[in-house]
This record gives sequence, structure tokens and C-alpha cells, in this order.
Amino acid sequence: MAAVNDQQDIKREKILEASHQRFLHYGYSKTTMNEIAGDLSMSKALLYYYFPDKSQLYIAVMRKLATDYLKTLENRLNTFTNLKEAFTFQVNTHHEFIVNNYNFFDFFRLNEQNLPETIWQIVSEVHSAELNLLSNAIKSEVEKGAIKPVENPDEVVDVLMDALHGIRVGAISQKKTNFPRKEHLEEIHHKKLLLLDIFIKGLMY
Amino acid sequence: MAAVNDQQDIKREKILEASHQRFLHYGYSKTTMNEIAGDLSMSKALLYYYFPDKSQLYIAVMRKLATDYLKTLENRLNTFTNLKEAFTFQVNTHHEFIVNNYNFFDFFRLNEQNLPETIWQIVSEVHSAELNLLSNAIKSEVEKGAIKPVENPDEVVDVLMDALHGIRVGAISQKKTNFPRKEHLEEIHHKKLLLLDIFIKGLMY
DNA sequence: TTTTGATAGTTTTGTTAAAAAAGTCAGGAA
DNA sequence: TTCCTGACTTTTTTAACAAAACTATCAAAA
Repeated sequence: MAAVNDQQDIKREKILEASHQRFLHYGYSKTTMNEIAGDLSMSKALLYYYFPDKSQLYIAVMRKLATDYLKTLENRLNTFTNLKEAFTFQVNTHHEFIVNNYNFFDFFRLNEQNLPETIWQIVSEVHSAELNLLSNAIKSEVEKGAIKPVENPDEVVDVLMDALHGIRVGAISQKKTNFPRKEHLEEIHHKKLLLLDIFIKGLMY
Repeated sequence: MAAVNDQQDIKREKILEASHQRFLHYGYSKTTMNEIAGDLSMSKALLYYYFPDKSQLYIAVMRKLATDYLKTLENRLNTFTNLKEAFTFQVNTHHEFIVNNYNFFDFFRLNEQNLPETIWQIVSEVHSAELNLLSNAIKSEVEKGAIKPVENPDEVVDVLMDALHGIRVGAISQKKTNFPRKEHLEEIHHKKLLLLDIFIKGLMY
């Protein structure tokens, strides 16, 4: 029983890996089930044995990415010695995550509207975890007396995250391109850290 | 001579007004030259007598909007008694401008890429004026000794403006809709002011 | 100089057929 | 029973092309 399920799980995992590569390099719409099956030397029908349809497969890959990301955050939860460390960690990790999976997310950009509910669930899960990490960092700093009391930490973190997101959007929309190029990435990162710096000072005594 | 040109200018103005209304309510692509001509009870050909083509007409309207906006900013340049007043003014004015002309700008959202160079000129002109206003406010505060010296005021303001923009984008992209609804507008405005508050404190001693 | 009706030229929209991809299923192998 | 496939059906995308809508031009009238 367990062995059988192990086997299944291993195959599922293999499918997810192959799908991830395809989605990452070619995006959702330019990836066909035949290609994924081909990569794994299996029949397309078998994919449908393991996953109900293409969008569910995509969501499963996303779920996996999100889980890994959440694990990274959880590992460091409440391990920071000061606010700056926490915030910087969040910025760096998030940045890396987005950059590494940029093409993967074109499903979003193209569909924009009417995405499956599950996707929004995952997005909001990730968002909550990020918010939680930063919010906790603030609370613990307040307790330590390192910064002045914050009325509503969650709201403050929410604003910060929107602001950080804006840095990326702003830097991109100025240029003719929708893709952040290598040189922009440096600029974006630098701006984010500058914002962080001022923001943190704004929370101190 | 002068009278003739006055007449021309008045007609141009009328055309710009009618066009503005159409573009505002229906956007660029859903507005036809026939409709604008119809609103003014003139022939479509006459529009082409006054303006070389549709996109130039749109740009002329935009130019007018931008000029008004720039005037508003210029009027208050260097009239602020403190940073918060300056920043709040900028946020409120900008917010109002965007909200009032939201539909007008769908030309941007749809074309995104490959907009005429003139448009980018206007955008960058407005951006510079905004940046200038805030940057001056910072410099004068530094001179007064009200806040600590800022290494590169322009860069700081640039980051702030991206961040503010992010608040709007973030609040919108969470929801299913691309349009900011009435209830969002309140939320966005509130968040912007909160960000401003923290940001300003971050610049103080 | 200003204005227009007629019209030329271009872009968008609608239609349809072929191609490609998604998704299903009866049945074979393990 | 679980895992897997080839052949099949259904749905979606693409391509080609005609019709419609719109932009833009121009000769001529006011």
C-alpha cells in the first residue's frame, strides 16, 4: 500500500518537475501536454491519470513553489536580531523568488482576470506568510523597546509590501519593456533597500 | 490676423474639449473621429484640418491636461511650511488627477508598449515637476534644519513616488478588477497617507 | 481661409475551414 | 486492482479572407 503510494508520489513529483521546467521556459500557453509527456517518455494520457487537467497541473507546480517559499520564510521566522535584518531578508528572498520564476508567472500576466480561485488562495497564503514574518519582526522589536509602539503592525507591513511592489512596477513601466532586465534588477534592488532604510528609520524613536 | 487666429484657437479649444469628454468616457480606441465631429456638428474632415491625425489629437488633449496639472504644482512650489504639507499636497493632487482622468488613460494600459515618443515626453515632464516639487521641499527643510541632511534628495523622492504608485497598483491587483472602485479609492488614499507619515518620520532626526 | 461630401486606404471584425491541442476511454500489461 | 497506452472525440487556436468600420485625403464649394 505505502509502497504503491510512494511510487505514485515519485511519478507525480517527476511530472511536476518536468512541467515546472516547461512552464518556466515557455510559459503556460506555449507548453503542451504532449511536450511534457514527451520529456518524460510517457503517454499524454498518463498525465491525465495523475492530474485532472492542465490548469490543475500548473496549480500543483505553483503549490510546490509556494510551499518551498513558505518553508524558507518559516525557517527564519523570529530569528532576527533587528528589524533591518528581517526586512532585508524578506526583500532579498522575495526578489530572488520572483526573478527565478519570472517566466513561470506569465500565466498571471496573460490571464490577469478570471484566474482559478485556487491560484488566489495560494497567492494570499504567501502574502499572509510574508506579512506575518514582517509583522512579527515589528512586534518583537516593539517588545524589546527597540522601536516605538506601532498601532497596527499588519497595516504598516501591508503598506510596506505594496510600496516595495511599486518599486518594481515603477522601474519597469518607465522603460519600453515589460521584462525587468539584468541592469534594472540591480536598480530595483538598490531602490528597495533605500526605501527599507528610510521606512525603518520612520519606525524608530 | 489676430482675430482669425483667435477664431482658430477657439475652435481648436472646442475640439479639444469634445475630444476630452469622449476619450474620458469611452477611451481612445472606442472613440471615433466621426463621433467627435458629430458632437460638434462639424464634418470629420474639419477635424483633420485642425489636427493632423487622431493620435495627435489625443496628445493635444493630454498636453492640455498636463499643463493644467503642472500649473497646479507650480503655484504651490516652495510655499510649504513643512515636509508633511508638501508631501500631502502632492499625494492629494496626484490622486485627484489620476482619479478624475482614469478612463482617459486607458490609451496607456492598452498600448503599454510602443506609445508615441511625445507621450513619454509629457509623462516625463510631469514626473520631473512632481519630483522637483518634493525635492525642493526636502532641500528647504534640510536648509531649515528641520530634517537631517539627505544625500540625494532626487533619489529619495523617486523612491517615494514609485512606492506611492505601488500602493495604488497593489490595492487594485489584489481584487479581480482593474478599475479602482469608490471603496478602494478611500483605502488607497488612506494607505498613501500612512506611508507618507512613516516615510517623513524616516527623514527626521 | 474654412468647410464639406465623396472616396481612397487601412484597420478591425466576422466567418469559416484546417490544424493543433486538450481531454476521454476501452482495453492491455503489470 | 493499479498503471499505462493508442486511438478517438471535443475544444481551442490559427490562417485565410471577405465585409464592415474607421482613418485619412482631396477636389471643390462657401
